Amino acid sequence: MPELAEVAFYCSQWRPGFNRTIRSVKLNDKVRCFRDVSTRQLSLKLKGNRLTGSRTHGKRMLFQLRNSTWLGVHLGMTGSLAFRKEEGAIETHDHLVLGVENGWLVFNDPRQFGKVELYVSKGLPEFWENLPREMESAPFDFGYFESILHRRGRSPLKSLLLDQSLFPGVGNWMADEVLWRARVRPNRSARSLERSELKALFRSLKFVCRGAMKYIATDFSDPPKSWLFTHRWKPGGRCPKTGVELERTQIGGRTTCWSAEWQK
DNA sequence: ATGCATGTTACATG
DNA sequence: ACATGTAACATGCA
Repeated sequence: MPELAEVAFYCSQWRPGFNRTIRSVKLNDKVRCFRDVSTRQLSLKLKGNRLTGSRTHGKRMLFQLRNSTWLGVHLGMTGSLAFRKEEGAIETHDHLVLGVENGWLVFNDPRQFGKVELYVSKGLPEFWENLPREMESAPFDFGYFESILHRRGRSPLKSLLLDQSLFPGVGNWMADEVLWRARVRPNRSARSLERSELKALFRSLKFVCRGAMKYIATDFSDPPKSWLFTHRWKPGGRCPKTGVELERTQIGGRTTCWSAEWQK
């Protein structure tokens, strides 16, 4: 489920536990989410420590703790973070549970495609400084966007938008939403775009990012009915612009939803 | 039972 | 070397 804005939402869910001592660390080390970390070292570094801050970049999350400790979290397809107040509120697939004095900070992930990582460094871990430009940032301007599409001109736009090294945070629904709003078909190649379509795509990308953050990142509410978002998975779902039934195709191995009359 | 799912990556193929 | 496609990961749901 989690893309740019969902990740930002889940990241904020651990805030009630900030600046509280982590009294207990419970984790299920059988689970694939810990494939790139030593669970022993993870427990050692977290227990008695405190979360002091957090940030996101695309679909990545990074939590800062005292003593040069950083906790990386990726939610994969079905991961989520929650703060649980009630005692004994532990649920199935709660793979990491941090006990603080006012509740439990939980990482839950049924399909286990998500990942927990540990970094030890005085400042931000080095990899974090070298992440690609964020779509919401000023350096991600039209010139930069154009250069990406030029470099990967042969690739279908849908696949291109899903590339995390270029569009960090875009997932399946956001890619479809961006293309739909720009009125461009998802199977078009980057090099086939007219200049006006290129502009429309860029504007649409910025719009969808901003809107997603506004609606979803704050309280997980759905975007308005005027978006493709609420219609795309419904059987027989209709295009909010034309009222015509939406199309489904596989592109780059992912189910893609689009509107035939609307997107050229 | 079958097929599919808002993600990533290793491997295969051209 | 490069670009794109596919299978695999593990579980739940229709």
